[in-house]
Amino acid sequence: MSKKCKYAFKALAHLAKRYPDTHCQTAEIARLENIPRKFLELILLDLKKGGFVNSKQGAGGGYYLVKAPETILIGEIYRLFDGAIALLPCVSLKFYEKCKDCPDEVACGLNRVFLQIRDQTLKLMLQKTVSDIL
Amino acid sequence: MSKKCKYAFKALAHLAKRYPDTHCQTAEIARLENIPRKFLELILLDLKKGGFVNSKQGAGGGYYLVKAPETILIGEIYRLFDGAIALLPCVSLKFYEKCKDCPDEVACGLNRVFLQIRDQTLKLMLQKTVSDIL
DNA sequence: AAATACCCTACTTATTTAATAGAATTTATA
DNA sequence: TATAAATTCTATTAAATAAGTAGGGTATTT
Repeated sequence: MSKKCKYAFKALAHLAKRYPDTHCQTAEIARLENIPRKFLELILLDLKKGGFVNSKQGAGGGYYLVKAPETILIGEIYRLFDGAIALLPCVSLKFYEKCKDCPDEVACGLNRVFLQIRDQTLKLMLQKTVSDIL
Repeated sequence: MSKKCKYAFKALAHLAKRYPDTHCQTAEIARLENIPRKFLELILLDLKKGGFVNSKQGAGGGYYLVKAPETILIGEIYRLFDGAIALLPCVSLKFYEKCKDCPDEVACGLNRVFLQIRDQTLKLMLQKTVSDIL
């Protein structure tokens, strides 16, 4: 997992602790979670575009969760930042791509095995939520 | 998974079909499995260093499996080429690293969740073998 | 001796990652 | 209404990794 994605999880967990009452500023999250501030800004912006958080500009502004922590799935966030959950493009649900070197996907043994692994991982990732990382 | 790792699996599967009788040349594997030949050479060399295949030099030489296909674990090969199976260094068994931004690993919620995911994936990866991808 | 095939080191090119920089915009409040 | 605080946006950069390519060296067979 990329640092960006990990930082996103930490930021979400931070906001979840305040949910639904208060909002938090980038600088506060950056300091308490040990995340480079300007890098965190980009991440929070992505989370906003993804519809997970919202923000208030200006003095006393900040970020806050849009949805309850237990409704934000780990898998959704992972996909937003790191793309496919599957280890091979040809077994990916949301980022599917055909392998150029593989003539027949149905007969491909790699496909079969890594589909099982994806199924397993996906199930857990769509079952766990931000509230599980608090 | 990197292309290198995927090619390694395909090469092993190719060799497994011939096991234990004959050996295969790089050029043959490259052609039939659609892998760039010079790239495959490096991969087979890594597999040799890893103790999974052996080779015979000179005219009529080639590569062959050292171990039976059903004893070569998917996870071992994955680790050889792509390193950690875990999604976070702090939950990795063989490639463990402490997170610099995390003060207390035991209390870390991310650690907890991604340890579960690793356990699951690891179990399957050490259970499946090259014979499962034939 | 020649051809074949593995062995080894180095190089290249493109992409991604992990930031950093700086200015623009919005809002609260003194 | 000016100022400070905070998000928003665009661009740049340095380092690492991925995916190959190149070319010669070494061993073996015929």
